[in-house]
Amino acid sequence: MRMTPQRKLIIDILKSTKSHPDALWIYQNAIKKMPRMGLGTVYRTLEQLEREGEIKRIDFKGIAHYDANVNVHPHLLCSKCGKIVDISDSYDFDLRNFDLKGFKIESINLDIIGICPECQSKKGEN
Amino acid sequence: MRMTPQRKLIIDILKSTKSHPDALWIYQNAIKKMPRMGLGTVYRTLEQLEREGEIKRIDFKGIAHYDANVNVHPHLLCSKCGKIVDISDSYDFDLRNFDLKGFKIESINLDIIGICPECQSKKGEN
DNA sequence: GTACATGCAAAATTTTTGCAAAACA
DNA sequence: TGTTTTGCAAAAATTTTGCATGTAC
Repeated sequence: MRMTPQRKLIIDILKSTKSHPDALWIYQNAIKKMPRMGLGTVYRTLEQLEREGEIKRIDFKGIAHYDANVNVHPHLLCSKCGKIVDISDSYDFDLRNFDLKGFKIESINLDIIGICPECQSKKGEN
Repeated sequence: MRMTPQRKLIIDILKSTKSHPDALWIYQNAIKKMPRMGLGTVYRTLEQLEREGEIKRIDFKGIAHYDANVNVHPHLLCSKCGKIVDISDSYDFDLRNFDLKGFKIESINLDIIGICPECQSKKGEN
């Protein structure tokens, strides 16, 4: 995989945010600097980066979000607004306690799902 | 929410399998017993059951899977074929170690992602 | 009768793909 | 030149929604 300007921009955008963005958000930010970039390029690049272990994918509410921090670390996810927040930068989850049934492990997602403070105060809107 | 025949059937199907099926699989099995059931009903019912805490949703590879076991328990997920396998029926994940940032916790997903033994032996196909 | 749930089809959303043109080695 | 990547548009896949009809209390 070549390091193209498109790929570099996508990595930069992901590394510069802690918001765990989805492909559309990355695309919308990317075209501010490269107006002709296509959404397909964003999807293809994110998929490649994930396969290479450069970034981590978080599936939530039917949308793929991406994280430049590939350490194992737990996330808080809001089931109302879909927001994803880091709890810490790393967490030691000891796989030796488990029977991994022959799986070759690639990554671990620790997702703690709940309602964020903002959505708790907006109760009337539901 | 009323306990309709459709809802009962969907719960029965989900409780009778350990395969963590998606909406389409549940629908295809449901119409064997209720041929006129609509896919929309399956989606609506699964969403309601999840909101009520009766079942658990697992987002993986862009598809929503469902689990009748609502205990916190880790899953093995195959990044090639999408298969989801239980490691154990329950696991004590102690939230007291974390700063939950005001989130009201609803559920926890422990997802261990890797390549299953079957897909490891099918290397040529990629 | 009223309120809620369903079936069906259409629409919306997210993601993938085909292909010609462009960029790079 | 040959290979890889991009942009663009179309298509695919999954999920949601509107609405008329049906069902239950």
